[in-house]
Amino acid sequence: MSVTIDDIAKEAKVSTATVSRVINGSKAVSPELTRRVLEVIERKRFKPNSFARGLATDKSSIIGVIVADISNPVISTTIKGINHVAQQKGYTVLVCESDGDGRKEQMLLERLEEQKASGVILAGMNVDHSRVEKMLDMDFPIVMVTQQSSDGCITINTVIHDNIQAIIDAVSFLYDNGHTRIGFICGPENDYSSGIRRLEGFRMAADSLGLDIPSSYIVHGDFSYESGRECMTRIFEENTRMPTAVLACSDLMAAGAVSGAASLGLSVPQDLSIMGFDDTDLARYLNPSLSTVRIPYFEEGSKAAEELFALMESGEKATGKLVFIPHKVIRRFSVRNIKTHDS
Amino acid sequence: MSVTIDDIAKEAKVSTATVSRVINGSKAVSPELTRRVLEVIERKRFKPNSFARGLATDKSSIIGVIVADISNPVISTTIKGINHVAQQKGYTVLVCESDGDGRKEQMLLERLEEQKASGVILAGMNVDHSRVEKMLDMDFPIVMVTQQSSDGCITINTVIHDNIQAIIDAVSFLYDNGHTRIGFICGPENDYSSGIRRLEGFRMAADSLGLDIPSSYIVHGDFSYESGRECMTRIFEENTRMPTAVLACSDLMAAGAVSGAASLGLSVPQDLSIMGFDDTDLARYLNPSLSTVRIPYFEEGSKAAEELFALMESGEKATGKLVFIPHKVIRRFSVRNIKTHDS
DNA sequence: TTGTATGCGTTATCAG
DNA sequence: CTGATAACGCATACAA
Repeated sequence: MSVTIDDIAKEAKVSTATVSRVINGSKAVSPELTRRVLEVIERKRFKPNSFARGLATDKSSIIGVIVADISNPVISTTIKGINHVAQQKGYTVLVCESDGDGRKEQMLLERLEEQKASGVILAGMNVDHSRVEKMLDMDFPIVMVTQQSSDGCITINTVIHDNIQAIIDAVSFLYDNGHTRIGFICGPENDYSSGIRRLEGFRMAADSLGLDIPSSYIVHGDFSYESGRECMTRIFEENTRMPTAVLACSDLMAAGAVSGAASLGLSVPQDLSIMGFDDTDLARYLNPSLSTVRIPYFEEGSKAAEELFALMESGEKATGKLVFIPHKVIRRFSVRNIKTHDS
Repeated sequence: MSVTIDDIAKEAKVSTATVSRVINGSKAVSPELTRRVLEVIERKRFKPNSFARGLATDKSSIIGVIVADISNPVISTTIKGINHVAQQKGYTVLVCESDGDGRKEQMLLERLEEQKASGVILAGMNVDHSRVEKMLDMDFPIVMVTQQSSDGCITINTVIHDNIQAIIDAVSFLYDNGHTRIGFICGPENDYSSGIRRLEGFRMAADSLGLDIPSSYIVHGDFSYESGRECMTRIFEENTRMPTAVLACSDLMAAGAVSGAASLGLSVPQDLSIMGFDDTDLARYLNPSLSTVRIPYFEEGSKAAEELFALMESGEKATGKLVFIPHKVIRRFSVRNIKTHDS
């Protein structure tokens, strides 16, 4: 085996307890002994066995992250943020992919329990009341990020952007650019925070701005490029009078919409303005580059990790705290100003 | 605490040894006892404590993955592949981000050693001889993926695509489309597999095809969008006679090159053909969509994981095995056929 | 301040 | 086939 605390103790002519103390700083140890122990630890390249430590303390230096899809840029950026603070704190991150499958999520949660994860972050997972119950029963605190529970009473700590306000701001941006006939490519109807709430935001904005939006202007996609194309086509087919602008709930769908519009003989932004959401890198790479709403996913991830550590330190499972990360409308070239007085 | 093997043993009126046996199937147990034990385990929702197990066996069900940047699509797709097979095997994946910092990599490697990871995969890390030495000294087997060691004698098992042949095929594709003046936006000069080897492939292709490539046609980027733009500009500025096609070593740089070309008043593919590499989703999203070389990163990841498990099972640290994953040239719309007889 | 001794939950060895 | 019991490496309550 590798070198253990006993080896160190013997070599430094102290007890194992003393070695343990200098390692953890748990109790005062005389400078002299500290020096001796440290020296031996260094020399023998001693690394505490995390199993033994975990067994003794019932704690690990692992936090789990459950996501639906690692390769989704929004998610991977969030993970990056989580990783950033976890690494600082000396924790490592166990990334688990659920493919959006509820049963798999439950399984992963249980596996994380076996691994004695000290905390878990759920990124972009759809969670309802029954899930919340189960989760509060786990051995570790949980925080949700990028997605919030559809459970009425918020119990699980959550870090998220304001989906309603973000959409309101996006619609206002379009309105300020002269658009009143605005199409909306939203998320799935069963997706609480990113589907339902954004639609809510859209309706609120339309109301308060006095926009008259026919229901055929509103279509549901699934955040993918392909669905963006399809939605664009549907809007085109189901309306004799097209919108002048279309707001999509993800940059990816916006990209699909641009492509769909092109196939329909519409060019962006001359014939039609299109706005995205997220501000993933893609928004900059596209031509025309996308006007969009920037959601700072890295910050959301780091903030979520911070909240998790706070919970871990306080020993609470959940305080119901809800943290909003501010978004920002980004102007690029996919939205044209159609106010009469300027062009 | 939670329910332990002792609780199960007591409840089922057997010894802890028997419980352990039915859990692990390590030794034959009579059907009767097996049934009883299983029943109690089910009923009490017993989950073995992975610390205790690890302490006893000195093995974990964790494999580590060290990457430079999680949010890089190439990397996250590779991780997805790794995750896929790891999950099947009942292993979970510890994802560590090094930001490409060599010191951090070493630190993470050591942390993984503490965690008693059963194996580690290095994705897209630059590794040279001295690093190889250290890595062979670790407690676990290591396999590299997407990047190979610049160490002459290959010792660490590696799963990778054939960077030389892939570029040769790309150049041939351009050649078949009538291009003989071909620019090359390659990777960093200090990047062994994706920088140096691809350049090697380019030179070999140019030679065998009898292409005359001025050195001003060859520029180094860093795989980013921005560097793609810059490289395009540089090629433009440093040549009175422009290439008819430019091959970039990543889709991202190709995207930047397209954008750079546009700023220069060149439209793709009418005035200039541009070809990418990787076949990330971006290649399809762009307009025109990119002709590129498809590298199946998901498969590379899964294959790497399989190789790692093979190593773990055989108990070897490294066998020097080198596995190539086949690539494929994908024709889309960023490359124009300029042979005289067909437009 | 330091050392001793025990427990943490499993696996594995060795008798039975 | 089954059951005691000794590791495994560390933390910590208790003594000194």
